[in-house]
Amino acid sequence: MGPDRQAGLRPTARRAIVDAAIRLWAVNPGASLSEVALRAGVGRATLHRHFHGREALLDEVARICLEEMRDAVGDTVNPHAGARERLRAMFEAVVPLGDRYSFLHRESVAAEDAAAGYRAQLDWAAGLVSDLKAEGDLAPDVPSAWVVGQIDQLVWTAWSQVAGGRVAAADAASLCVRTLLEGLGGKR
Amino acid sequence: MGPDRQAGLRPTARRAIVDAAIRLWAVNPGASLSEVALRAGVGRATLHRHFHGREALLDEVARICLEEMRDAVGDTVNPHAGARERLRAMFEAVVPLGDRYSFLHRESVAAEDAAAGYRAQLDWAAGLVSDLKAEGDLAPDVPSAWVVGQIDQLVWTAWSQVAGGRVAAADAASLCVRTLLEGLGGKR
DNA sequence: ATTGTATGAGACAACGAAGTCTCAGAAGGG
DNA sequence: CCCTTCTGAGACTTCGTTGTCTCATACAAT
Repeated sequence: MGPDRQAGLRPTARRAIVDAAIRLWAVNPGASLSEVALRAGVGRATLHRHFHGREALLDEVARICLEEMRDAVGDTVNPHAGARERLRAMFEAVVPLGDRYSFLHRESVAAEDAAAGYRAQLDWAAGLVSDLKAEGDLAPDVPSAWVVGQIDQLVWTAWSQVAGGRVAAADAASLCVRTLLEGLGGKR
Repeated sequence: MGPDRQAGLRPTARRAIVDAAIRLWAVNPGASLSEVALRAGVGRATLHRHFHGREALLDEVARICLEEMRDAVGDTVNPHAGARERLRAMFEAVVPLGDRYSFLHRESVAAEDAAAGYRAQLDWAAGLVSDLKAEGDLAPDVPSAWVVGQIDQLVWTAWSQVAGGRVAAADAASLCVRTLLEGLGGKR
């Protein structure tokens, strides 16, 4: 479906390349295509057969990341649940995909469909924030942009803390919700 | 002072280069040395006269950023004040230096003195967190690493929100403290 | 077994960035 | 005013990455 999809090329190599790029670029955004190919266990020429250039790979990676995040959220979040529970479920779904996430933050993606997907994600978050306010879970005087920014950063922070072994994966989502809504203050 | 300091070279050009690098690399970490020189209003050769290479400039920039942040904190934070007030003053001092901050987050700096300065900053934050817990401003069951991570991210988030005009500069520090300690929940 | 076809490895050219050098000119101190 | 020294501009080399191409090989399907 991607713009670079060529009938006949084995899909396994393509997936391996994308996965390697995600993991590699999440840590080192400047990593070369040689490194990506090496990490993917694939020849450098094969990478160029599947993707016409760095930017094409970047766009495809962004597209896949957005798709995975959308699917993860769709599978985990019950749209009929309360806003607070939806928030928690969203963290649950998205935190393990932190590498996908960090990536989308840094790169400005040129491809139009990827940009549209990104806007859709932001809209979803904005809607959740508005529901949280409506249900009294969120103070109405806080700028919504600030809340959305906090949610964004919480995902990334949580992922790196979990990846660094400083926080248990099972605790991450609740810790995110607590941090966002109740804060970390002493008087509970 | 800096390892590249050469007696006789005009210091104004050196400063201009460092400032340009900070502002440029805060937005685009991959910007070339030509772009840095251009932004600094300085010839490309002059840049190489002052710094032996990209890494040398990077180290110097990191050194200066740490120094400026240390000074800003030292000027603004009253060490005898309560932990909560110190936290607020720290945000007040550091948020305007968000570009310095973002920089230190991304780059792994090779220079030893810069790395030591970075560790010192983290230690200072860790001490503040421990004081916050001791004074009952912070829940003792929250992992300290999580709190430090949140403080880190808050500075960066606040700076970008202020820079983007979505939050007033005067509100940023209080918003940070409130977000961290009380959270953004509805029941205050 | 045979016939596509994708793949890996290597050679190759193109390109941009990094780094060095030279020289004429501007800036600053005496 | 003069002399020293730094600066800017450009030419040049070096280097890593990117992108293309070829060919022998491995693999899958029939």
